[in-house]
Amino acid sequence: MQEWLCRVMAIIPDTPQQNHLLAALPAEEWKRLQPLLELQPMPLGHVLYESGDAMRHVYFPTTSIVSLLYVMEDGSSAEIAIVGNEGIVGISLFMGGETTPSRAVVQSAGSAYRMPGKYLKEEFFRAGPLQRLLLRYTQALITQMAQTAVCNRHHSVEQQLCRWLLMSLDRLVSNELAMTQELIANMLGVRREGVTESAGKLQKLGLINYNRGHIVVTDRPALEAHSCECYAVVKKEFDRLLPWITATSSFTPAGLNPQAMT
Amino acid sequence: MQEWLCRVMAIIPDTPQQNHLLAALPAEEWKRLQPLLELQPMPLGHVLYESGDAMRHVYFPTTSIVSLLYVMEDGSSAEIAIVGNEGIVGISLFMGGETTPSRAVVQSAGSAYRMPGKYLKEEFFRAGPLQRLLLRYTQALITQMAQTAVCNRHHSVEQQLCRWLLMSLDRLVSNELAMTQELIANMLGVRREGVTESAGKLQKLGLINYNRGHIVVTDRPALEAHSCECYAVVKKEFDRLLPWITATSSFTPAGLNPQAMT
DNA sequence: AGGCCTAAGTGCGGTATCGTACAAACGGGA
DNA sequence: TCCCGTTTGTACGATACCGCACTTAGGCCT
Repeated sequence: MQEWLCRVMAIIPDTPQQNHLLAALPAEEWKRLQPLLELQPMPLGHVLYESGDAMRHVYFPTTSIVSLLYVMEDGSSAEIAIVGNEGIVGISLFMGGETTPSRAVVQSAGSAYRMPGKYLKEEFFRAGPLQRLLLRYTQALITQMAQTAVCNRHHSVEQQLCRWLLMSLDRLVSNELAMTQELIANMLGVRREGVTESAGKLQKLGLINYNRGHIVVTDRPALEAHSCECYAVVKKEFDRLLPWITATSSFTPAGLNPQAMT
Repeated sequence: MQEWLCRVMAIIPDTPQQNHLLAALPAEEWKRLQPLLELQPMPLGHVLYESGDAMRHVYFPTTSIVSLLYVMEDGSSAEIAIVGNEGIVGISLFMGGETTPSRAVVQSAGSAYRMPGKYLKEEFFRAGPLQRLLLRYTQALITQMAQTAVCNRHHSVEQQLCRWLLMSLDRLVSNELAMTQELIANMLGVRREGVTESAGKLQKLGLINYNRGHIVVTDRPALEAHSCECYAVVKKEFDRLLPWITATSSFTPAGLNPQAMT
C-alpha cells in the first residue's frame, strides 16, 4: 500500500502547475511570478505559521495538504479550513492583516511552492488577474469556514468524518490517506475514541479500509451519501467560484494557461 | 425602558458616518460615494438576501444589526457572523462571487445605508483606500466566522450566549437588546429551551435582565468574564485590523475623516 | 375587564459525546 | 525474533443537549 503511494509520488513531477491557482495564471503574470517560486518539502506536522506570527511566505500546495486550525487556551483545537492544491496558504498577507489568530499545519505530507510575501503583495496590488483569482479563492475559503461552523453545530461526528475524508481526498491524487485517528480527532476537535468508533462503523459498511494510519476509501459514492450536506455545499461553491480548476485533475500535465480568466 | 430607547433613537440622527467603514473613508472617496448612498429602514426579520441571490446592493448598517446565517435543508439554521455599524453586508460582491450560500437577516431593527453593488465594485477596483479598508474588514469577518466554528465545537450554550450578547451589544448604542429567546436560539442554532435555561442562569447571577423580548445587560464585565475566549479573540482582531474604528463610539459625531489610513 | 396570542419557564426520557481507564494488536528497530 | 512504542478498540458512568409536551405569565386588542 505504502509502496504503491511512493511509486505514484515518484512518478508525479513536482511542478508549480499542480497548484490550480498557479496553473490558472495568464502567461504574463506567470512569467513574473515563476522565478520567485521555490519548491518546499512539507513534512507531516510541519507548522507553516503559528497564531499571530508575521508571515514571510505564502505557500501554494501541490501534493501536500495544509490545515488551518485554531488552538484554544486549554490546548484543544478545531480545524477551520483545509487548503490543498486548489489554494494558497497565507491569505492574510494580501488581505492586509499580515497575521491571523490561527495555526497552519501540514496535515498530509508532500510538496508546496512558496513565495516571499512581499512579491505576492506587489503582484496582488497590480489589481490584475491574480487579484481576482485570489479574491475568488478567498470567498471560497470563507464558504468553507462558514460551513465548518454550521457542521460543528448540527452534524454528528460520523457525518463530519465523512465530510473531512472527502475534502482531503479531493486534494490528493490517490484514494489513500496517511492519517492516524488521533490526528483526525485533533482536526475535528473531538475525542480520538469518537473517531475510532465512527471509522469502525464506516469500515463495517465497506466505505473505507483502516489500517494503522492508512485509510483507503473503497466506496466514494457511498461515503458522499453518508456525509452531511456540508461537503456538497462547499464543493459546489468552489466549483462555481473557480470553475477553471474543476476539470483539471492533478494528473493532467496542465498547460501553462489552461483557460483565461473571465 | 422601551421609551428610553425610543428617545435615544430619536436623538441620534441617521448619518452615514455612524457606519465606521464609511466614516473611515478619506474625503475624496467619500465625495464620490456619498451621493450613491440611500438611507434604508431595516425592520426586524427583513431578509436582505437569500442564499444564492444575486445581490443588487451592499448595506452599511448604522443602527441596525444583520445576521449572516446558513439555513440547512431540514430548516434548522446557524449564524455564521454578525454585521453591525462596523461593517458591510455583501462582501461577495467585491470578492467576485456575486452570491453566497447564506442568508442575511436583520437581527436588530434600525437603519442602514445602501449602495448599488455596481458602484461599490467600481470604487473597489480603483484599488484605493476603500479596497484596503474592505479587505481588512473582510479579514476581520473571516476571523469571526472561524471563531464561530471553534465556539460551536467546544463551548457550552451558556458561554455562547454570553459571546452573542456581547457581540450584539458592541454594535448597539444602548445596553438593551430587543430579542426573543426564540430568535436567539435560531441564531445560535440551539433549542429555545436551551436559551431559556442559560438566560435564566445569567439572570440569577445578576448579569442580565430578561423581559419578554427585552434583554438589559446590567453587568457587562461579569458577562465578559462568563463568556468563552472567543469573544475577546474576535474583538481583539477587529481592533487590530480596523484600529481607527475602535475609539470612535457611535455617539461621537464623527468627523468626515477621523484618521487617515495607514 | 376579559380574552387571546406570544414569550418564557419547567419537566422528562432519550441520545450523542465526553473523560477516563485499560486492553489488544500491529510493526519497526535492536 | 523479540520487544516496545504507537495505534486502535472497548467499556464505563457522567453530562450536556435534544425533542416533546405542557404550564405560566405578559402584553395587546377589543
